[in-house]
Amino acid sequence: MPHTPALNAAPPSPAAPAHQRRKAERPSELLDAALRLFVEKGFAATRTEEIAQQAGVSKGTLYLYYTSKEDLLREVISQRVSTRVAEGMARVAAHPGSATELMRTLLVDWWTQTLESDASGVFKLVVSEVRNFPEIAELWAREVTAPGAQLIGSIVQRGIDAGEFRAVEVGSVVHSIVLPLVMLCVHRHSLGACECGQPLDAQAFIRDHIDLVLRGIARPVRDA
Amino acid sequence: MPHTPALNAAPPSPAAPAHQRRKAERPSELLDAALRLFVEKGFAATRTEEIAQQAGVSKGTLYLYYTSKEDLLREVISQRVSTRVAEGMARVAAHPGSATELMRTLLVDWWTQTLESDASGVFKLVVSEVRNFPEIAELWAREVTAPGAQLIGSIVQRGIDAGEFRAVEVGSVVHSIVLPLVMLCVHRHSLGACECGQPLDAQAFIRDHIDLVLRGIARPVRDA
Amino acid sequence: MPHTPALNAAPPSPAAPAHQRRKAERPSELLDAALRLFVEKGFAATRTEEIAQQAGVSKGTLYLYYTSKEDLLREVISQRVSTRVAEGMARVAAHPGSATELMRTLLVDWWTQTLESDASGVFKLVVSEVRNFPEIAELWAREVTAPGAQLIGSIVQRGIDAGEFRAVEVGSVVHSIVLPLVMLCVHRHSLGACECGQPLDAQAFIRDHIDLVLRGIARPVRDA
Amino acid sequence: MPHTPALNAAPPSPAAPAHQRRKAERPSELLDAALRLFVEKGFAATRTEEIAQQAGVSKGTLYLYYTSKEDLLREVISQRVSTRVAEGMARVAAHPGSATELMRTLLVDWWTQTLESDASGVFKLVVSEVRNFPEIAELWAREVTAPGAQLIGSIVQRGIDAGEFRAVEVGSVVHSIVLPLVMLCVHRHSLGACECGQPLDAQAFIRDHIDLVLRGIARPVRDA
DNA sequence: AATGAATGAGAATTCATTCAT
DNA sequence: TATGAATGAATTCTCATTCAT
Repeated sequence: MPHTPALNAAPPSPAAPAHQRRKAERPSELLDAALRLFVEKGFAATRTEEIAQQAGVSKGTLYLYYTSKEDLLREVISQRVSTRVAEGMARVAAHPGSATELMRTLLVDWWTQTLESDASGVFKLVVSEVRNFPEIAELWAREVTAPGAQLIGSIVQRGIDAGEFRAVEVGSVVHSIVLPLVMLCVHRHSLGACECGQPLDAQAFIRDHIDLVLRGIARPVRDA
Repeated sequence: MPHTPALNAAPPSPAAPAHQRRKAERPSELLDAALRLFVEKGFAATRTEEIAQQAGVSKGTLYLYYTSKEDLLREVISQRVSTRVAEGMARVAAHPGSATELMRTLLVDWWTQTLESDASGVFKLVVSEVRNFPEIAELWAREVTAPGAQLIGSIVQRGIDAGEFRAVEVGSVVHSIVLPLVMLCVHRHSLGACECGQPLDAQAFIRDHIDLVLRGIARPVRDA
Repeated sequence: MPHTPALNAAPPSPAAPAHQRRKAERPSELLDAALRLFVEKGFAATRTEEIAQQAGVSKGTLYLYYTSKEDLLREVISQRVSTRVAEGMARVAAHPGSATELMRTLLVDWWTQTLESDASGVFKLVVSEVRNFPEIAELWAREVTAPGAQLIGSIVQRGIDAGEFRAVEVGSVVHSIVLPLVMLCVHRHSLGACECGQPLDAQAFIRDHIDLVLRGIARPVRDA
Repeated sequence: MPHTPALNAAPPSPAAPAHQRRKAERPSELLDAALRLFVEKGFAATRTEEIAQQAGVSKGTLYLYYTSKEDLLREVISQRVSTRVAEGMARVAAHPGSATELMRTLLVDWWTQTLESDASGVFKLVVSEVRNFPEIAELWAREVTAPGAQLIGSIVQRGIDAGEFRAVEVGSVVHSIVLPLVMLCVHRHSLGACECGQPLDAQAFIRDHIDLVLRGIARPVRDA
């Protein structure tokens, strides 16, 4: 039975022996543990044994599911993000409203949820580790950066076309929108996780930030 | 050997024999090498031998100047940043103009220079490593986050008081200003260092970003 | 499945259901696989899982038949050789001819067959592993070396008594006869299995070798 | 200083610091220990730590001189044999006598010395491990089998040409000469190292064996 | 009997740090 | 001071063996 490490794999039919039920859950449990630890300590400083332990299995078991620590890293990154990106794209496609509205609702929601989910850790992880794993750079560009930029860019363009926004340079605006939000995710898992400094009301910040950008690119209302 | 001598290491008096001058530069050369490697590969994945090698000394020599790899990390972080922060504060203090102008010139300049200097790497380094070294978190909060936020916050407040800006929530605006710029530094040393994805015109982005924020917080001009 | 059923495993009565016949062959299939792999890779470098796999069963099943990997080694060695030795002795006993003739026919045949059978691998295996398993040394001395030397020695002695051979030192001649033939078996499973070097016409070599020895020990014919 | 791991490297001048004197000896000490253990237990069953220990150094030190256990294996094999082969060739080249005499003296001496030296273990090692390391097969064929066969073959041929020997098939005779001697070396480090079985007077056997072969290939004396 | 998931002791290798020179 | 050989704790990964199903 080729164990599909499906993300939200429905647990195997209760008829299946407990043995196998465990087996189906292992990959996901290991991925969870690995993500948590890689994000917290970094790839190199995380011991495989600790991952196994946190997943409730022994050292050896990890290697029944993943061929190496590096393999685990790849999987952690690709699995946790693709779903969120796909979901975001689906939502936008389904949404009828104006660009401004789209950004105020969907974008705010999506990032708020992302920030609060485990996926936010992936941003920190990727930022910290890409240079050691060129393969991850490709994966990330292909699966996240490119579609993400394309998606948000298209919303901005739509707004320009509809006369909601000024004729801004789309690429630059996308960066202005996204970089702080990415940084928010990164921050949450680095300095933000320490108790020093004033805490950051993320929820509010996202809203305010989008608002700020919208004002910044809004077409000035000329007429009375 | 083209290493930039440490910013705050007083160069030995030119009268000193070349041999001693060399020795006096050792710590700084080690710091340069360590920063470069820590930023690129991360703390755990950097070998002390490589640091020594890049600094042109032997493994053992490193321990004559620093008590441990971790010690080196602390020094790398504190040395490179304090100077830049202090410099920024001095400039602002010396500047007479309006808040808007201050931001358009000093802020843009400071970040542009920071981004291009080695100091930008420190952001990535800190982001990646704080959670493993609580001590760094304190250091950073005390020496960088706090004074930096205070500084920019005061500019914004000045703008509000002077009627240049709307009565925005200062803390939030500071984050809106700073997070993307920090992210820019971080990015430069992670995904930005890979060849994938479209490159980012940093120079322009900084200007555009500040501009965007200024528009976002600008007080609407109502009257003719 | 084309494994040669074990030499001395009595085949299950043909009346037995196919299912059970299959089961009865398991041990022998495991032995075949183990021999093949131990000979090729050595004991330590062979994984039990591979043995099981080549025998067409699962890892766990192996332990239903053998208590450990080492147990398997012992069985492999003792099973494959005792039969061949016994057979050789029987043949010699049944043969009426002169010592010279006996060596030219029986000895040549026996070694030719041995070399071509799986049993030849056992020589390499034993040579490689005895020092790690003193138990095997005993087994081998008792079951193979001793009876073998005794057998060939007796033929040589018979030849001396009959005036066919010179009064050579029997023990030494036995070694001269046997060592190259053993080496031939060993060679076949080590360097001979690699494609380098000129191949060796084993068949011819055995004949030539026995011939050489016979000439070496032949009683010089003095008279007309 | 590129440490030449010369075989019989003269110890560095006594002026050299003890530190360095040790360093020059390490490779050879490690090689000795490795050979001894690899021969006794086989490659896979030998622990690197044990090698280091027997060489009087710590585990880590081994890796300062050899990049891996496998590297050590290669070195062990190539270093210990090339010298002996070269020596043998030199001696033969320098010898004036008849083929028969050459074989009775040089061949006997060379093999006697080889058998008694550490080099004899290499035969067992190679026989046991070639199939796992194709690279060794090449090395062996190139450095040992080929020149050795060529050398002995040339002696035999010389004997034939000079009318000392019958017009035998040279290749086959070479095998008849060499295989038992190789087997003797192999035997010495496998079954021969166990206390079971009657011991083998190697010295005498070599002489007798060569003698036997010489008689076997001698040209029958026809005339009165 | 048969399976194969799980285990954990064990082995190779790395690397921060020490210290004799 | 500077060196670099040596160390050994720590880490990744393997594999014989067990055991619930």
